[in-house]
Amino acid sequence: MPRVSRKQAELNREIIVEAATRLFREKGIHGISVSDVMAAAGLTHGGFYGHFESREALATEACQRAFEQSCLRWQAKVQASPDPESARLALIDPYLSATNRDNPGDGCPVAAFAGEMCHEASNSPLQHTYIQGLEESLGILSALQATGTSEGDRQAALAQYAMMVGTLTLARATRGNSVSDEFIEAARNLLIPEKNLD
Amino acid sequence: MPRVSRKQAELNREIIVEAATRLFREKGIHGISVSDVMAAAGLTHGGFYGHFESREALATEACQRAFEQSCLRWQAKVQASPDPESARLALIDPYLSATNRDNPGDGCPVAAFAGEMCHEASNSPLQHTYIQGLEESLGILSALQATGTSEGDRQAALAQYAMMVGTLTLARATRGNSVSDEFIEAARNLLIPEKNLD
DNA sequence: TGTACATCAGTGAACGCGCGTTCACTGATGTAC
DNA sequence: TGTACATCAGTGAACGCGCGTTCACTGATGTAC
Repeated sequence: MPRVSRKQAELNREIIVEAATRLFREKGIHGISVSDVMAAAGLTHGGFYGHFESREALATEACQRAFEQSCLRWQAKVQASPDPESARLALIDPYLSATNRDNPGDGCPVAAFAGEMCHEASNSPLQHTYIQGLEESLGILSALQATGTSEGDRQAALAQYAMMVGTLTLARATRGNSVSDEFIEAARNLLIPEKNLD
Repeated sequence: MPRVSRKQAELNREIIVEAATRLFREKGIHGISVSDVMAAAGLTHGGFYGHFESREALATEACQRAFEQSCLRWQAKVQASPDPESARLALIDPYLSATNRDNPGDGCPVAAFAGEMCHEASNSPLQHTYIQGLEESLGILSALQATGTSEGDRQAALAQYAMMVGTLTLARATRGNSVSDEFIEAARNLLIPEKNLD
């Protein structure tokens, strides 16, 4: 079925990016091949280079897309909350959950890509995209802190984010073992005030 | 130079494991080939299967070796400390440092392998080794807490470990950018009592 | 201790495989008249 | 609106490459006498 309409071609490009943004978070950027992504998009691998310059270009775009989705979702939650503290909880509570642990393809790109970024060349386009997305996420979380100073808010957000990413990463790394749930529980007890714990 | 002595052959095996335990932590288990490891050990790739059943067998053994070294170092620091709280600081203080961030090959295996364990099959030999090593590390950290109950100590250790791993991972992922140092600083301010901060 | 021979640790070429990437081809889409 | 032709999105075979793994070979080591 060659030569689809231009509109369909643009749509196909979108479908490829969407498949990549999910698969890369699920299996890791290096755990998924160009053929895997194209097959998930319902296409064959040959057409890939009509849409993207290289595999790495897709990785960068898919990473950026993941951050866009993630930040939009966070912003929606913030706007749906009556005050900053309940907004903060609306972000953290579902983050520290078995559901989030078990669905990385739809989850936080900061956590999903952190491990691979450690081995990515410093100042590469991919790392640049990652840091930019991380900063945007940090900005959202920082605005919900109540330390009184912007430096304090940023420090609090940095610490909370490290805790959230560390917990989610270790919970995923140990999944299938009881310690996985323990990590989530310990972090919830620390980051979520008692009156909000279920 | 074929057919070295049996003693030398055993030594060579040791050298291979040592090279692997360092390289796997530096570049990731999937970022290093059998040839890379053998070359780092001063050998050629062909001899590899005389020592190990498979690449994955080496990965498991190198992972275990990393935990042995890491836990021995932690235990030595604990025994060199006058009391549990200064022991806790003797573990955490160098952990949350630029030096530790910039030397993953010699650093904590929990952090180094966490990202790849997220994509490792649940209950695989490698994940089993990882969880066992993680539990041993957690045991050391847990014994230094002072919550009053063993459940409390474990929860505190789980939370601190998640914070340490999250901070180190994000600092490595963002290395080269100022936010990398900020993560370390924020975690230090939170986990190290003010009177101990330099 | 010395000699003759079997053993086997390491070498490097070779294997099949999957990867990222390229390309000739197809035939529906887009366009000029 | 209809026709003739150029365009080009997607296909699938093919490319070079590096990987994990195998294997015939080498020659020093280990051993039997």
